[in-house]
Amino acid sequence: MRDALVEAAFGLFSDRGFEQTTIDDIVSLAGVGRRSFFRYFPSKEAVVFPDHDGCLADMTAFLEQADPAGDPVEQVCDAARLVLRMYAGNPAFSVGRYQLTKKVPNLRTHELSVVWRYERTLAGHLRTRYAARADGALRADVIAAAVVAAHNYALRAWLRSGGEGDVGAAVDEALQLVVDTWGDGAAEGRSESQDEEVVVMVARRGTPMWRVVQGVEAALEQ
Amino acid sequence: MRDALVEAAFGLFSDRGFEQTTIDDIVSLAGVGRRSFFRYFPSKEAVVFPDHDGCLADMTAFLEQADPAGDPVEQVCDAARLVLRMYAGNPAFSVGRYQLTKKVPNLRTHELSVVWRYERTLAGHLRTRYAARADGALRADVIAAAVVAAHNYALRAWLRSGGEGDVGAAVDEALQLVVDTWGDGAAEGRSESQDEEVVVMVARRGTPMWRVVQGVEAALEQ
DNA sequence: ATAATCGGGGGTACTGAGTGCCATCACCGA
DNA sequence: TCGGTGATGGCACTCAGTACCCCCGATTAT
Repeated sequence: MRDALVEAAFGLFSDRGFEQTTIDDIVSLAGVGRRSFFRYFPSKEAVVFPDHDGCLADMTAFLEQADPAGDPVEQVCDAARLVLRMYAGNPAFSVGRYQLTKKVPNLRTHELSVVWRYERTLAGHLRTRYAARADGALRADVIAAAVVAAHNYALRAWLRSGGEGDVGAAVDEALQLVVDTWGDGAAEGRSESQDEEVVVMVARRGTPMWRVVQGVEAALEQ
Repeated sequence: MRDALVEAAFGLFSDRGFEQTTIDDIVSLAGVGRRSFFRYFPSKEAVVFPDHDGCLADMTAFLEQADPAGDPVEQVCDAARLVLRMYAGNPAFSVGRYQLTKKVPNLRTHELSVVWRYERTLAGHLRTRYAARADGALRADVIAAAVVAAHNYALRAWLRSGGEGDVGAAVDEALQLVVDTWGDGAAEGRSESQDEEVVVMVARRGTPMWRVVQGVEAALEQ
């Protein structure tokens, strides 16, 4: 029944447009009562993003069982890849939805709130992992935003192309920029060097002392 | 008249809540016709963010006349500071609005779309400045997202505190993280090299902190 | 001075999203 | 067979947002 509503709504939206379609049109095409529409979807916009609630739950579960010793940046990147897999699983639907959200401001806004929940989930995970750092919360927010931006950059390029090419590889490449910049293997923090008994801290000349201390502290303890 | 509507709406929203206030309540308090409300604001939510349209225009103008030779990351940070100045200019209003948007999902969503327009403006500027780079567009999106995240991190901390303390300094510190990472002077690419600009401190695990600090200090301040 | 024009504001009626409430029906255990 | 429960349909309502028309005051041309 959910699926029937989604299919009916999506067909009508693609055909005559979002604003030109009323809830009555959708429910009469799907053959259900008007009241039932709002039992399954809280708003007209929500029917365009029917799978994101489940995906957000998946992401939350995934991050909760993540290895506390692993690189948190890699982990949130993997979490973002969960979202990508959902898009890539239904290329036709994803591309059609992209066409729709591009044109309808209301849907764009709704998509923003969906993406925002993903971003806050990623940031929440990073915040717990960076709790020891003095600037942990800031770092978490910035990295979460960067991951989402990189993910969306590659995803949107793929959607714009109509679903051609390998999204997975494109997203991997985009996320690589974030991992290289913020991941455990990046310049600041532990070097990927040979001896794990050794900690290397790299800083530019003129770096404020408190920042250096922070970096070393974070690398040494644990 | 705009101001009268904003004041009336804000008072009622703070008093009985957003959903509990109708447009009729607002216009009757402001002493204007209902139709006039929608002449000034496209929606009930928009009245809560009356100054962002002008601020977005300011930001666009600021970036258009930016020095083409300057560090684009510094420029978008300065652009973000324009937004901050708007918030800091009316602490009481900003804090009240924050309390409101925190509670009302509709307003949070609307705020997201406002922030999104800022972010796209910053990203657009960075894209033109990074046009020469192969990964220019990706970089632009990631940096814009990072700048917005850092800005919002400090801004929200200030709003949560009720407007206490120096927001400007907090935002500067938060944006510093982004500039250090992505700005022209960042350590990108130099970490593995033996560049004389780079100082490396090596220590064994368990090294007393004071000794690490001593070593780094001695190396950094010549 | 009078008439024509024009722009800001008001009023009315309408569409359509979203909600609350109740009736209905299928299913299920006792 | 009966009572309970959960899913659905139907009805009526509120309210945001819009289309359309009116009013009024100011400006300007004749």
